[in-house]
Amino acid sequence: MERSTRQRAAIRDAIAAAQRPLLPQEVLDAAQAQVPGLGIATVYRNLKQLVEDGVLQPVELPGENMRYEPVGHAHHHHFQCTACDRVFDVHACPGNLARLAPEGFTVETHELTLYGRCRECQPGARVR
Amino acid sequence: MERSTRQRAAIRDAIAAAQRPLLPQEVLDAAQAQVPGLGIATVYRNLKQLVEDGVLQPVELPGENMRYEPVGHAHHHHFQCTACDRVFDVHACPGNLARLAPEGFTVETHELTLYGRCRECQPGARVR
DNA sequence: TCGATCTTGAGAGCGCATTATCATCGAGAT
DNA sequence: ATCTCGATGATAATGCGCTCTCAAGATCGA
Repeated sequence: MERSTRQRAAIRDAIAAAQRPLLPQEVLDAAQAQVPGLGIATVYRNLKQLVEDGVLQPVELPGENMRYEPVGHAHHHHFQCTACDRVFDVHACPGNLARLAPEGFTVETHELTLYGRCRECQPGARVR
Repeated sequence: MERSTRQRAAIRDAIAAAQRPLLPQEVLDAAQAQVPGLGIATVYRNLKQLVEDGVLQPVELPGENMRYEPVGHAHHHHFQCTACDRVFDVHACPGNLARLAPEGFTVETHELTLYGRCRECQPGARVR
């Protein structure tokens, strides 16, 4: 039977609080605020299980390692800051992309990533 | 001084002929038609150099290894077939994506990947 | 409270793409 | 034709994200 542990709660809470997709390392850093001795293996184990349980979904961006965010968001895309490398959700979609495909190709889905400066990394912005 | 070899020519020709971004392994397979003994190390060495020389550019898709295509194409995107996994160029762009970003974010560029069936992998299509 | 067993932490191990090593080959200047 | 030195091929090595191993710790039903 599945048991509830401080570690698992800390990991789930960290991701829920982040409001953006996190790398395993980011999850570790955040969750260690709650559970100082937390190990990276435990993070990977729980991420894997939470995905299987349908609680989290993996987010894959070009040239990036897997990130994780809670499921339940509707179809959406992502924004990666070119300064801090953090990834944020973009709750919008250009839509109607099937027409872009070459003649004879069938589009089933798509992935869009925006790149630029996040609010905190605007030139001249206060450092966070 | 840089010398011209059969291997280098075969690698460059293979990519030019493909009309789509190729994985190093795909480059090897194609170039070995010209140079049977060609080794994978030579492929990696030449890809690296051709990128430095501005002849090729790397193409990175989510969860995929680097592919390579000739530079010179205008801004474009890519289509990955969910059946054969090959990647094709899409010479179109939805444009005007800056408006999708959250308030306070600045969009510099974007990457779009379409997924679906390529012409040769349409249900019922003749096998290639 | 006790104990069965699930979970954890630390470190070893794995898989895989890519790069380094080095003896040999060959392009191209002379 | 010869010679120099860049290029090649085979294979070892590397880097890194992730998983496995296993002894020790923690959960929770009885």
